[in-house]
Formats: sequence, C-alpha cells, structure tokens
Amino acid sequence: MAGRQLTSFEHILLGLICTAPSSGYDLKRIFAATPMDVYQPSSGALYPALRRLEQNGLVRAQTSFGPAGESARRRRVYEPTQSGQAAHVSWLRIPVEPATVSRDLGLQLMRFVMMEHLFPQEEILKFLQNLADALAAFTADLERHTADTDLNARHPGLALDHGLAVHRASLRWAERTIAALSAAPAPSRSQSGPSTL
Amino acid sequence: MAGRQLTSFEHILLGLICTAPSSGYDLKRIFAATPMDVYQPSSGALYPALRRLEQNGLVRAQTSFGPAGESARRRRVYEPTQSGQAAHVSWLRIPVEPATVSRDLGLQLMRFVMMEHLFPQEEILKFLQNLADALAAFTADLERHTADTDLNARHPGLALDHGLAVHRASLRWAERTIAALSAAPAPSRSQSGPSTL
DNA sequence: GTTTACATGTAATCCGTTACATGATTGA
DNA sequence: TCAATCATGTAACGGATTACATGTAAAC
Repeated sequence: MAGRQLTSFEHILLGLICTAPSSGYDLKRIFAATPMDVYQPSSGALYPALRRLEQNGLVRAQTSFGPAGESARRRRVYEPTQSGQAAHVSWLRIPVEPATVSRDLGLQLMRFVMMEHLFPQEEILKFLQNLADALAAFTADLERHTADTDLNARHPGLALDHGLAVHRASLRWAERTIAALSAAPAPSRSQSGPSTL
Repeated sequence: MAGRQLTSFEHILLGLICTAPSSGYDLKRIFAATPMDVYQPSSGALYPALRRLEQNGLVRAQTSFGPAGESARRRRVYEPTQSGQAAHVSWLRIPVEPATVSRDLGLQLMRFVMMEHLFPQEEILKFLQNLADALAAFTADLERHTADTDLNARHPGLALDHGLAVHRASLRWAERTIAALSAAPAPSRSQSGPSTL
C-alpha cells in the first residue's frame, strides 16, 4: 500500500483532511487563515501532494459539485481512507526526539492541535510531558556549552543565550499547559449537562 | 557579475568564508561543532554551493597543499573576493521584516553573530533595535488573534500561547542584549591597555 | 460587464538529500 | 596493515517555488 514515508507537509495535509474533509482550496484557506502564517503552500506544492496522498491510498477524492446541485463547478473534496486515518494516528504517536525537538517545534505544536478530540486527555498529557522532557534535555545540553566563552567573541555566546531563553519559554509553556489541562479536563460524555449527541 | 540572488545557505557560507578563509571540509566542521546543530549540510549541498559562489565571482579558491609543503593532498581553500565581501555586508544590512521575523529568527541570529568585529557597535545596536521592533510588531499581531476563542477547541489557542511566549522571550533577549552591549561596549583601539597591534 | 474570488492544474527550474565513489593521510 | 579521518566530489531522485494556464461563479 504505502510507498515511501510521507513528508511533514503531506502529514499535515493528511491530518487536516482527517479533521474535516476538504478540497485543495479549503486547505489553502486554512493555511492562509492560520494566525502567524508560517507557511503558505503554493499550488504547485499543494495539488501534487494531494495526488500523492491519493495514489498512496491514504485519501479518497470525490468530485463534488456546487451547492446548487448540478452546477459544473468542479471541486475535489478529499476524505481520509481507513489506512489514511491509521497513518495519521501513528504519526501523532511518534515520540518527540530530544535531538530534533528544536527543528521540529512547529511540527510538534501542529500535532498537539490535531490531537484534540482524537486522543483521550491522558495521552495528550503524556505527549506534553514527552515534549517537556525533550526540551529539558535540549536546554541542559545548551547550558553545557555556555561555559565555552570565547574571549574576543561575545556574539556567539549571546546567540546561545537566545536559544536558551526561547527553549526555556517553550518548556515553561509545556509545563503550564499540562497544569491547565489537568485542572480543567476536556468535557467528557459522562459529565452532567446537555450532550450534543 | 551576479546572477540570481543567493539562497540563505549560500549567504551563510559566504559569511563564514568572510570571517575566515575556509575549505569545504572546514565549513562542514564549523556546522558540526556549532552548539545546537540545527543544520548539517551534506556534501551534495555544500560543494555545489561553493562552486556556485565561485562562479558568481563572490569567492576565489586556491588549491592549497598539506602542511608538509609538497604533499599532494588537495584542499580548496576559499577566500572572499571584493564583490563577495560587499555582498556579505549588504546581506548583513538588510532590515528585519516584521512579517517574516518568525520564520527567519535563526537567520537573524546568524547575522548578529557575523556582525561582530565587522560593524561598529552603533550599527549592531541599531540592528538589535530593528529586530526588537519586528518582534514587538509580531507579538502584537498574535495578541490580536488571542480573542478568537473557539468554544470547543482549546488546543489552537494554547498553540497560539506558545508562539506568544516564545516570541516574547526572543524580544526580551533582544532588549537585554541591547542593554548588555551598551553597558559594556566592545574594546576599541583608543582604549588604554595593551593592544594586539 | 467587468472585476474578484473560486478552483485546479502544469512546466521549468533549482536545490537538497541520499547514496555512492575516490583517494590521501594518520594512528593503532 | 587496517581502520578512521581528511577531503572532495557525482548521480539519481524528489519536492518546492515560480510562473503560467484555464475556466466558473458571484458581486458590484
């Protein structure tokens, strides 16, 4: 079924489609509407990527027509297949590597967002703890380099301080978020109050 | 002379060569030795990039020989040309864009490191202020989105908090660094004490 | 009736990764 | 002598950017 492993971009597209069936244009607007739009995929990246996901059997497209019913406006709406959903969940479960946590921070946050409503709170907290551990290991590593003070070059050390400050902030966020989610758990179906079901 | 504009990677290579004439292997070791090794260029990226810089007339290679003198161990040591040095300085002077400061933070830190010993303190402080302003504008933008609270989706807001926390840390670093450099200016030749000249 | 947004695509080009190839030198 | 390090490269492949191409529907 699956050919080679997916790129990060493909994983994100798959994740968005798993959250809600979407057309290429829908996905484009999602990226555009995201606050702090880090990435704006071009048509030349987006549509071929969707075709690749389709060829790998992870998503299925149904050519839909306009809301009017028989209008000829073509719109390929993608929805996940079973193996697509499975691939997405496996991707969400990949542990955070301390060695690459700095590079992948944006990705990890994406994964965190996509976990909501899909994973039980317990697993989300475990993910955050995993992330916090990786960040702690990374900052500890950086601190070890702080001692290397070049006598006639201050800027490298100051740049190191920047990395340290930023990753410590990230770590504090993870800890704070663990506390916040623990204090106010997601509404579960067994609670009182009106259910949407 | 110059063809298209350089990629970030090429700019960094050029900058490193401007700091100290280096061979490809030297540059590889520099990347490897950097604390928090964000990027480890492969041979297939490094050597062609150096050739491109050479073809653009920004660097010049002299095939050097081993320390023994007549040993046949080939080593292409690159040094900047005049136009290469000029291109490097222009690159360092490009203002920080608020719209892209999040994407380019790593690059900006690289530029900050390379400015040392090349720019007078006054210009370095101006760069840091420029960076701080861009970060302030960016965080202000993010804060505006904080109001958009989706009722049954907490994770997007929490991810936004992460971005906010991280960029605020970055901003505080910039302000702290401006203060630190202002308080303890770089040793200038007109100061007392033994000179290395 | 013309602009704007919707909607999907292709082609050229460029660059990076991966993997492979080659050979010299140093140290065990 | 055999491994590790030094040192530079090439070839296949894949994916992203840029720019172009095409056409429909809604809004003004």
